[in-house]
Amino acid sequence: MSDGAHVRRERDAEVARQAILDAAEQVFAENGFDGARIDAIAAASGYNKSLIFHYFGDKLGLYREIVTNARKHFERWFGGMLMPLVNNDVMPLDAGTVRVFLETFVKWYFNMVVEQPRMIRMVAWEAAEGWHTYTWSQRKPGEIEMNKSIIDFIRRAQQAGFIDAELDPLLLIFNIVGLCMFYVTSLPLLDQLKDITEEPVPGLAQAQDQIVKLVLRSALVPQKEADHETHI
Amino acid sequence: MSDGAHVRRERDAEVARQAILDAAEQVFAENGFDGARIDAIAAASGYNKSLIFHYFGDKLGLYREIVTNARKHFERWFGGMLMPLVNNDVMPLDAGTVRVFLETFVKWYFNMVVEQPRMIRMVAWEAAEGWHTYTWSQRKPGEIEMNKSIIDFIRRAQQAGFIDAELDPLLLIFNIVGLCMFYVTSLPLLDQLKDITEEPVPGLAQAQDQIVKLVLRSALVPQKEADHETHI
DNA sequence: TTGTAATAAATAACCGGTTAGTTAAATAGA
DNA sequence: TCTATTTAACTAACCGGTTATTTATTACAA
Repeated sequence: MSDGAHVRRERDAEVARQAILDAAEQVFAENGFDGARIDAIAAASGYNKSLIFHYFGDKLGLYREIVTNARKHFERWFGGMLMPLVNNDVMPLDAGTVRVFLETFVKWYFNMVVEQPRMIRMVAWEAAEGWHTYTWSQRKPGEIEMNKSIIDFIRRAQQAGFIDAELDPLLLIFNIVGLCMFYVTSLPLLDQLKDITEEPVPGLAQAQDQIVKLVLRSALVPQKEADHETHI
Repeated sequence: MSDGAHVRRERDAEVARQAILDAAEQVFAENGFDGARIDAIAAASGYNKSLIFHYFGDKLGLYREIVTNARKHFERWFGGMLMPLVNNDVMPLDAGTVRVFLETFVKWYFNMVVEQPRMIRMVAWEAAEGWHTYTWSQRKPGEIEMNKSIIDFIRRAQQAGFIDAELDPLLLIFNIVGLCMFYVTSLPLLDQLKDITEEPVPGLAQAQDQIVKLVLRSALVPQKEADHETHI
């Protein structure tokens, strides 16, 4: 941060830890695990390099703590926003519920991805690196099983005839995740292509809308009831 | 390759260049631009390190040559396989042609992505690195404008009422690319998730099929003619 | 309240190993 | 011999992690 004279500051381990974590998230997001420089993290945090090792052991320890925190945050978010839609196992499903869930889930995921660019960039690095340091899947018992809940919901909707039974639930989620992630990570590329289209590059709202259409139209089975159009 | 005694070999600059390019593609694909080690490339190629600098100037020069070659190869491939479907500007479109084109394009792209894992990994690295060294878009006049041809085709199909006019053509291509790329780059992740589904992970064929469904169902406007079903 | 021991927070300087790139010499074919 | 090809040896800069040390806070006895 400031490389000038010595900065007076209160001594507070928690504040220091948090500053380091924040700076590290930024540097990791920009440079990936291998590309991130501890010196850069130290400089960005405003604390000394070896304090990082004191608090987090080594580079990987620091990285894992960031990923773990993000995962907790992510699951809490999911639990508050989407779990209620999924969790009503006792209630029978109807076409409207399924449609609302899918639409909400896609929009929620898209927004999350857009609003958490740092985390998404870290995931992009993970994908490139072959998920070497990926620790998200190290689940502990008792945690909300987001993927499992969603898959169960999709399966129920398939059995009830509201979602195409031929689709693989995991693949459906995967495709949604892929669409959202790819859009965000490839925005610079999309921008470079505007001289080809000779038209303005579509914005966030249009991209979200188009992904929602993609998912709903492909997943939902058109209902015969009168108050539903076949073309969504 | 062999670190033992000196290897007798004919002197041939072109052979050496090609061996270096091939080795470099592999190392770049596995480690990204920054992560790739020149020494590793030299070792894998069987030639000396400084020969690389002699032929390609610097690391970036080597990288750019690989990307440029891949791009040429890619466009040639596209020109032979899909251009004929797109290039019949004088012919009026019909629903069948549009459907076949979309399906062929998605399947072709998916297969290409699956069969070119090295190149796709390099693109994944580019995405993570924020497309810093991305040179694909540096097009020269006279080259086949793949993206432009496809976009024009989609626009015509929209005007003719076969593809949803509300969709942005560039975004549609982008989504197809994203679906295929994400599937391949995230296969390890998909594999990790199989303990959640407690079912076998869907294979390539099923994934391709599901992506085709996603695209066709969302893009194609259901035709009123008798011999077409509304649900694809 | 004060002096002091114990502890926690923070840092500067350093180290072994690595890496992109350079220099200059050796070698083989024309 | 002359020139393009190929190489070994070298270097300056960098990087993750360690060590030794300093500075601030706390605990508590007198």
